[in-house]
Amino acid sequence: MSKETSDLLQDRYVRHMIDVVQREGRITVQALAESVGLSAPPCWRRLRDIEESGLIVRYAAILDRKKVGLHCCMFTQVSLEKHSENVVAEFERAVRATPEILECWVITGDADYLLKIYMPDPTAFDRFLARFMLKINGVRQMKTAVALREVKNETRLQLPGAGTELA
Amino acid sequence: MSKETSDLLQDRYVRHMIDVVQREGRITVQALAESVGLSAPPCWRRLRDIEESGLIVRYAAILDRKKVGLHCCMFTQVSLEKHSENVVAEFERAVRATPEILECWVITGDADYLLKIYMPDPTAFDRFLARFMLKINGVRQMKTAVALREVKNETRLQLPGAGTELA
DNA sequence: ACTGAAATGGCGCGACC
DNA sequence: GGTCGCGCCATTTCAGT
Repeated sequence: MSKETSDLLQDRYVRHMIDVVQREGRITVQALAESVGLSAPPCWRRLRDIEESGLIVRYAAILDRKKVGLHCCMFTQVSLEKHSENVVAEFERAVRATPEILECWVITGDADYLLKIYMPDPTAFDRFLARFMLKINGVRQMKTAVALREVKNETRLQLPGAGTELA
Repeated sequence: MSKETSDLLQDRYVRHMIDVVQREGRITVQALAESVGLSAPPCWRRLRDIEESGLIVRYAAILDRKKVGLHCCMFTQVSLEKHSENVVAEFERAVRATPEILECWVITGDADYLLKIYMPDPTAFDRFLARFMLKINGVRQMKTAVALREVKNETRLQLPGAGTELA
């Protein structure tokens, strides 16, 4: 039986380790142990427990999107025609199968969904939309905001009780 | 002198490796080599080149946000009073210094910025906004959409020329 | 120039205190 | 939680293509 995340998060070493591996996912256990002030074995055991608990979903290499040619980020709000089981299921299946769509959230407000989409350029986005609309039934309306600049784009989460830097 | 990313991306092994490390950031060089059909040394050299080129910005452990107590995702659109150098700089500095704000983009449309914010719960968001507004000058308006459900949340980028799954 | 075999030194992982 | 040790892995060297 694997440990509960709530138990794990009581441990100050665990909290520190999580902080480090969020920034340096490929750090060695030895270096991680040293940076939190432990010897390697207890550090390794904690990392194993953290992984088994599902707190760490996966490790990922984070790419420079511009260096792979994805210069354009779009936020598209989507409204569906009707919210029948089928329309919703088909739309979400298509979203999940489309790698250009990085995020999709059901949101409050005028639209049903908010999508974050990466594209090489606006022309590609135009072609993408045409293709996506063809494939998907039941999309009533789409409204897109173009990202002009990336101010911040993080994956690191703040652990509860750590306090914000806003003092 | 390190290699250019455009040169690296010509190599089919490199492209395959990038695909793998985006999903398994902590994979061993040996396993990576095997999965792309190389022996360890050339695979290791490629990984080194990819890292030196800046194509991989960092490696990150991706956490389950709900397991660390961040149950709530908000998308807040922010408009500033005036777009003077100072107001913009101060706002963006505050955004960058605030770990609850994961993303911040300058966007087209009615608002100036779109923020993605993780919070433990709506009450915490209310307190957060009050605190953030106090600290920051020049915010004219904020409009928040609450995320009701997470359909997709990826970090993996599609390499150009790979073709979408939308066939 | 780039590959893979071999060598070596360091690290992950487990046993034990 | 730390010490020890085995075996695997990262990294270098080198010879072959």
